[in-house]
Amino acid sequence: MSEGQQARERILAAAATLVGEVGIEGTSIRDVCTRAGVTPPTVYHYFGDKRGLLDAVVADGFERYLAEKRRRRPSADPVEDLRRGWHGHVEFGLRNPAFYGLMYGGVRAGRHPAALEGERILRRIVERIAEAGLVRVTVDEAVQTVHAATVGTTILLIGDPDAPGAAGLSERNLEAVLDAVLITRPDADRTGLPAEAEKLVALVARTPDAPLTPGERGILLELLAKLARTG
Amino acid sequence: MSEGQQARERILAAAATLVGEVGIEGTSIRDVCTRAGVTPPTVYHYFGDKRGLLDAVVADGFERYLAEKRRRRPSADPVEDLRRGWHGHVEFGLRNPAFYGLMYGGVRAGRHPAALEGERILRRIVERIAEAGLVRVTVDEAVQTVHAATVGTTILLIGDPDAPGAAGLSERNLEAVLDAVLITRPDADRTGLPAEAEKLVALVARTPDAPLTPGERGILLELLAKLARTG
DNA sequence: CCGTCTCTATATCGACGTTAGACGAGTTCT
DNA sequence: AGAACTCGTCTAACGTCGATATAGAGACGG
Repeated sequence: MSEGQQARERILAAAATLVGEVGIEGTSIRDVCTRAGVTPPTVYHYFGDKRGLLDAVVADGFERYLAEKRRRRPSADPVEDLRRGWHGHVEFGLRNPAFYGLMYGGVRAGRHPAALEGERILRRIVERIAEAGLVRVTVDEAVQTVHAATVGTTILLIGDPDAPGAAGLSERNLEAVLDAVLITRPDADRTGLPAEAEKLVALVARTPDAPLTPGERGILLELLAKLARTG
Repeated sequence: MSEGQQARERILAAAATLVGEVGIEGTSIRDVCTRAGVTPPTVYHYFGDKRGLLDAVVADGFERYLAEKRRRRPSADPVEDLRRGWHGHVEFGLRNPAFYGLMYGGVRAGRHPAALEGERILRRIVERIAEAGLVRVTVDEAVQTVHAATVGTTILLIGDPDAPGAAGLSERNLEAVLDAVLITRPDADRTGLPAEAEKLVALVARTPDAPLTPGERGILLELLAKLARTG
């Protein structure tokens, strides 16, 4: 067994190198075997399949990237975490286009495990933002919108990194999607919190067809009144 | 020559059928030949390469879709054209996932010709919107943002069409991106109850020292979020 | 009627993914 | 201790793939 796992990891490393160098299409099991110093049946013993090998390679690469990323603990500002996550995702795709194609470009049914793990991390961040009351839509909706924008941006950048205007594409799309999904603008409003609360009391009181139950409406009015009384 | 083009088109049709049935990976030139009633050298004569054949298949399918779409002349409202284009793009991807993977999923350098043609059409629409003065950013920026969002949405939907909340994902992302890129609201009608609630969310979220208990604060944010979501 | 060009077929090559079967080295059972 | 078993690996091979060298069939202008 002392040599056992070494073979598996040599195969994994060789496959990762080859995929990075010549892409998925150019990577053959035989080449991997030559590099790793093993023969085909060994590969099939560990990974069962060519797809199994490639999946393992992607999972390994993505996990390595995540580990590096997880060393930074979540900051106090979850929106900043979201920005960092976006940039990390895009940069990972640009640095490992072949891996990224395996994760998102394939026509397989369902998503790649590594992609699911990425989405789980994104959801955790969005949930923290939602707890602060700064999400304009459902958590699910926000996650999917952000995820779609991230993937689309990355794929377009991979396909044509030198397109005119590609320089700031990632930043612009990030801010656009944050604007669409989060409540980010402080609106630089001069009116203080109490005045705003008072205004909203008037509005709620005037529109009884609001999407609240009578009980919710009552609580809301009480809380707003308390806020308005602050100043 | 009377039979000449027929062979080419039989090959194209056979390849398209096979790609649709068993995907790219499962499509072999030999199977295509059997279906089309020709032998391999004929395929190589017309398409030079397997990639050439697949490219031609995608271009053909995409062109067929565009032709159907072009029958509708541009309407008076270019924003409506943009919406229609978005939905057409997403539906094309969902109906032809294998084709779509070829267009966007590949790791090839540069983008697929069909994808470029699609971007050209998108640009024409955005330019018309810009002439009406309704674009908030550069035409280039708008095109790239919309394109990225479209591709990302389509890829995510292809990968998991039955995800929770996938139903309205396309619509939501479309509106979000329109909001981010176009001037759709005169900003005057943003004075309603939802806008006010949203403003208050931002204020409350920014001042944690409000005279509320943490529980009250949580309920308030939830209710305000519900109100803000009305619009 | 011949030369040329376009299109298609026969036959074949090397490489690929995959698998059957066997061999040696540890490990466990008796 | 010896037998039986498992695990990791190898040799060898099968069938299929993408691609090609070569040549034959048919149309067409001279």
